[in-house]
Amino acid sequence: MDSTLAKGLGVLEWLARQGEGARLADVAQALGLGRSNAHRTLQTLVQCGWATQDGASRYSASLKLFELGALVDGAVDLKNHLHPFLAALAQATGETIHLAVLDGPDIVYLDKFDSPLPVAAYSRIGGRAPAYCVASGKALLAALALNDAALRTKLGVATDDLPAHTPHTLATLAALQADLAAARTRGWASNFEEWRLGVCGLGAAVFNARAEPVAAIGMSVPAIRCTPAQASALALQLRACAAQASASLGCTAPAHLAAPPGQNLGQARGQTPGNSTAPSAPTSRAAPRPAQAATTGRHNPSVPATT
Amino acid sequence: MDSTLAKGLGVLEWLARQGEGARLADVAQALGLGRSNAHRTLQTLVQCGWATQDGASRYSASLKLFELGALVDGAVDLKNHLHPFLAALAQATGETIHLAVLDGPDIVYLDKFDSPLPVAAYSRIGGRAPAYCVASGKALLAALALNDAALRTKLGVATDDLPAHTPHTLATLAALQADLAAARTRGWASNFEEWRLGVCGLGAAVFNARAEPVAAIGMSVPAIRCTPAQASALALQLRACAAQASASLGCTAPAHLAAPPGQNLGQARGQTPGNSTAPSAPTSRAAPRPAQAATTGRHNPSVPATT
DNA sequence: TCTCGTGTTCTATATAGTAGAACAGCTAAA
DNA sequence: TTTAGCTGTTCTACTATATAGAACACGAGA
Repeated sequence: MDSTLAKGLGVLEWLARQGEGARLADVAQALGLGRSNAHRTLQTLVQCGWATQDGASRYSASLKLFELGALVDGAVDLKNHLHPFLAALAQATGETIHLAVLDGPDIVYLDKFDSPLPVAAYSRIGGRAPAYCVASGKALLAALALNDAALRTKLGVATDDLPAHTPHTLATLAALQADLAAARTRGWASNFEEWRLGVCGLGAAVFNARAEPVAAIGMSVPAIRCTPAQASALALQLRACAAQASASLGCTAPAHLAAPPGQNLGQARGQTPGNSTAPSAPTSRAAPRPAQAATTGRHNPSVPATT
Repeated sequence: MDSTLAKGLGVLEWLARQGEGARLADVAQALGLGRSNAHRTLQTLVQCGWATQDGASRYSASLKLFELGALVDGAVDLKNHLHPFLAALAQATGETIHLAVLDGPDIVYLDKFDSPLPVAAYSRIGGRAPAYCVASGKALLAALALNDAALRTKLGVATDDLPAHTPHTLATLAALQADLAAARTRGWASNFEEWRLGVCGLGAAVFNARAEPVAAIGMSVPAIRCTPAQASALALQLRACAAQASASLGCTAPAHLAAPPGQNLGQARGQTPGNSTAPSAPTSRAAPRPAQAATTGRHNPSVPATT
C-alpha cells in the first residue's frame, strides 16, 4: 500500500468535493497532515495537472478530473448512446429519469433528465445511492440473479440484515431477494420510499448484446403521485423504453421483459421462513434460468469479454 | 515533487484513457515501471477505490473518476444551469452545440448537443481543443481582453508565432488579437476551418453576475453550410442565446455584446467584410430573441430519439 | 511597530518505496 | 504427461524518498 499515493488521492478527492478553492491550511487540517506535507502534495497535484492554484494560492481540483471522468470505461458510450431513450421517456412521462450503473454496492447516476414537475427527489449526475434501496439498483441486482451469498458479498454486508434508510427500506436479505424475484417476473423494479421518504421509483435494466445488464433506467416519482395503478402505467412505458434501449445495444433476447416460464417465483417470494443463510434453491437454480444464461452463456461473471 | 504520487496519477490517467481493462504488464510497460512497482501502485488505486480489478486481474479506472469529475468546481452547476439554453439553441438551429470553458491554453467541452445533420466535427464531452483555434475558445479569449504579453502567457507560447493546425489557423499573435478584437466588437467569435478542415464554428461567451466570462457556447457547422450569410444568421441566434444565458446567471451588464467604449479596434483583418453583422451592436439589444430558451424550460425533445 | 496568520523553503532523519528475484497459476507446445 | 514461457503476485535487502519540525517571507490588522 502506497501511502503517499493514497494520501495524494485523498487530497484530490477532498479538493473535488470541496468545490470552492481551498487553502493549504484547510487541506492540511482536513486531511490531518502537516503544512509542509500538504504543500508538497498539492504542488505535485498542480504540476501533474490535477489541481490548479490561483493567484491567491487557493487550490482546487482541475478540469482534468472532469476530462478523465468523461472517459471512464464504457460509461461515456453508454450514456451517449442511451441519452435519446431517456429523453424520449422523459418527454412521454414528464417524470424525472435517470441512467444508472452498478459500482460495487452502489449505483452511480450517469445521466439524468429533470422533470418539469417538482420532485422531492434529490440526485445528480455522478451521485451515488445504495443499490438495494433504489429501483434502478434493484433492477440491476435482479438481473444479476445472485444467490444469497453472492448478494451479501455484492452489498458488502456480513449478516442478513441490511441498513434501513427509511421505515420502508427492505431491511433483510430475504425481503430483498423476494422483491428482486418479483422484479424479475415483472421486468421492472420498484422502490416505495425505501431510500428517501416521499420518493418512489421504478427501474428497468438495459442489456447489451451478450444479454448482460449494463445499466438501468430509473424513474423518480413523488409518492403522492405513485399509486399502484399509476406506477404500473409508468412501469410499462419504462419497461418498453428499456427494451428498446436493450435492442439498440444489440440485445436480441426479449426474455428479460418477463420471468422465464416455469420458474416458481412464489416460493422465492416467501422463502426463508427461518434462517436464509443458504437456501440453496436460488444457488442451484442459476442454471435453469433461460432468460439470460441460455441465450448468452453469461454464467461466469468474470469473463473478460474484451476484443 | 512527490514522485510516487505522480507515478500513481500517471497510472490512473493511463487507465482512464485506456478504456478497456488493462493488464498489469501493459501498465508496467506503458509507464516504464517494473512489474512489482506497477502492481503495488495498482493495488493502492484499487484499495482507494480509484480503479477496479476484475476476476481476471484486469485493471480499469473506476466510476470514482466519473463521480468526482461530475463534481469539479462550478462545472456541474454551470453545465446543468445552461443545459436548457443549449437545448433551445440546438432545437432552433439544428446545429451541433457545445458548452466550453477555458482551462489553461485549452478549452474543455462541458456539454454537447449533437446535430441531427451529419457534421464532420468530432468532439465529445470532456474533450479539449486549443482555445485560439476554435470559436468558443476565441470568444472566451476575446472576453478576457488580454494584452499581448498576457495572451502569450495564457497560450503558453514564447514567441508571437502560434502552431498552425490547418492552413487557416491564425498563426501569429497579431492576427489572433485582430480577430479577438473583431469578436469583441460583434459579440461572437468565429472559426473558419482553423482547427479542423471542413469544420467552421461560432462562439459567444457567457458572463456571470460579476460580468466575468465563465463559459462559451459554441456551434459547429460544416464549412459547406457556412457561408458568411449563414454564419451571420446563426451567430445572431447564438449571441442572443448567450445573452439570455448570461442574464440567467445574473449578468445585468449587456456591455459584453460590444467592445468597451473608447477601445480602438481599427480594421479587424480582412474577414467579415461587411456581412450585416450589426457591428457595434447597441447594447440595449441584449435580448433580441426572448422566446426560445426562456420558455423551453428543461424538457427538450431536441434529440430525436427512439424507434 | 508589533503580532498573528498565511504559504513556502530548508534539512536531518528514518520511513516508505524500489528493484530484483523467487513463487504460483495458467496456457500452449513438446 | 512434462516442459517452457507467459502471466500476476509476494518477498526482501537497500536506499532513495517523503516526513516533521522549525525557520523564513509576506501581509493584514491592531
